[in-house]
Amino acid sequence: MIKRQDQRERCIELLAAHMLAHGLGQTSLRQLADAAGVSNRMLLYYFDDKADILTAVLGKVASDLQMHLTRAIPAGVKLPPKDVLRDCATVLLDEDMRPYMQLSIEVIAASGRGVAPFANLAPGLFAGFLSWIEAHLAPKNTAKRKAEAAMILAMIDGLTVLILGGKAAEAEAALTRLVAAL
Amino acid sequence: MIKRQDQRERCIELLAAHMLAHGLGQTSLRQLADAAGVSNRMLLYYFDDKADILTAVLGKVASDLQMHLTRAIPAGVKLPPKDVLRDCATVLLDEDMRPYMQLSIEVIAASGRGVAPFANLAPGLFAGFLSWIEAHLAPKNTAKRKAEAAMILAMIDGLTVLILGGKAAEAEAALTRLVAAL
DNA sequence: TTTTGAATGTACCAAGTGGTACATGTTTAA
DNA sequence: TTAAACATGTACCACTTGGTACATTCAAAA
Repeated sequence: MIKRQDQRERCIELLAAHMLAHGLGQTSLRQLADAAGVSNRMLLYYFDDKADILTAVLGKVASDLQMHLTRAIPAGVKLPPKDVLRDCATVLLDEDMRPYMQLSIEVIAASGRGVAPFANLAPGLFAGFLSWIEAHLAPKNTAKRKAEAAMILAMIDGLTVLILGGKAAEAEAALTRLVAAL
Repeated sequence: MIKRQDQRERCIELLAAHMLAHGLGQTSLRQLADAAGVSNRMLLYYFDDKADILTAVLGKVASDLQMHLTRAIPAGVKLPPKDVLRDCATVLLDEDMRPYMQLSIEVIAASGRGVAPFANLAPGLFAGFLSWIEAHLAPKNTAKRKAEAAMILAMIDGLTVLILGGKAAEAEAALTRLVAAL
C-alpha cells in the first residue's frame, strides 16, 4: 500500500497541467484539490503544505520545459548565438509553449517580490537555462559564452513579455531584426 | 466641500507608492485603505470598486514612468538603436526604477492571463512605450523603426526579467554584449 | 433655521483562505 | 486474530476577501 507516494506523483502531474492552464492566481487549496480530483484534506496529506505543493509542481513544470527544449534542439551541436537564439525562439515562442512561458514570467515576478516559495525557485531555474544555452554556443572563451547565453535568455524572455502584453506581431518583427543584428 | 475628488487624487498618489513598494499581491481593500490612510469604507466611496482603484493607480504609475523617461532622455534627439537601447537601459534598469519595472512585469503577467482590469491596461501601456522609443530612433522607414522599437522594448523587458530572477550580473553582461552587437 | 446633500463611522455579510481535530475505515504485520 | 500503521471523510477553526446597510455628522443653501 504505497499509495501516498503514488498519489503525490499523480497529483503533481495533474496540478502541473492545472497551473499551466490557470497560473499562480488559481492555486487555493480547494482549486488545486479539485484539479487533482482529491479533497483538500488529502492534498495536505500527500504534501506538507501549500508551499510544498507549489515547489513540487513548479519543479515538474520546469523539468518538462527543459525536456521540451532538449528534445527539439539536439545536444552536442554548437552554433553561433544568432542560430541558438533563432532555434530557442522557434521552440519557446511557439503557441504551444505559451503556458510554460506565461507561468515562468509569473514565477519570476513573484520571485522578484521575494514571495515564498518562488524566490528560492527562480534563480535555480534561470541557472539551469543559462547553462543549457551556454552548452549550445560555439566555444570562444567562457566569459563571452556566458554573456551570450544571458543575452539570448533575456531576448527570449523579453519577447515573451511582449507577447503576453498583446504585442505578438511586434515580437515577431523584433525577433527578425534581432537575428539579423547578431 | 469638493472633498471627494481631492481625496481620490490624494489616495491615488499614496496608493501608487504602496503598489510600487508591495506589488499586485498586496492590494486587498484593507491593505490599500491602510496605505491611503482611510477606511476601506471610504475607499469605496472615492472609487467605484477595486478595479476602479487599480486602474486609476496603475494609470498614474504608468504616466510617472513615462515622465521619468522623458525627463532623463531629451526629446527630439534621434539616435541609432544601439544608443537608444543604452540610454533606455541606463534609466530603466537603474535600481531606483526597479519598483516600476517589477510592477510592470506583474501587470503584464496578469494581462497575459486575461485578468481584469489588467488585460485592458497592458496593450495600451506597451503602445505608449513603443511609440516613445520609435520617436527617438533615427529615421529609416517606418516599418524598420517599429521593428527596432519593439526589439529595444523586448530587450529592456528581458533584462528586467533576468534581474528580477536574481541574475543582475548576467543582465549587465548581456546588455554590454547586446549593445556591441547592434 | 431648517432642510438637504455630501462625508464618514460602525457593523455586518457571504464566500473563500490555509490548515487541523477527530473519527472511521482498510491494510498489513505480529 | 489482533494491533499497529496507513488512508480517507466530515466537520470545523480563525482569518481575510470584496462589498453593503444603516445611521450619523457636518457644511451649506433655502
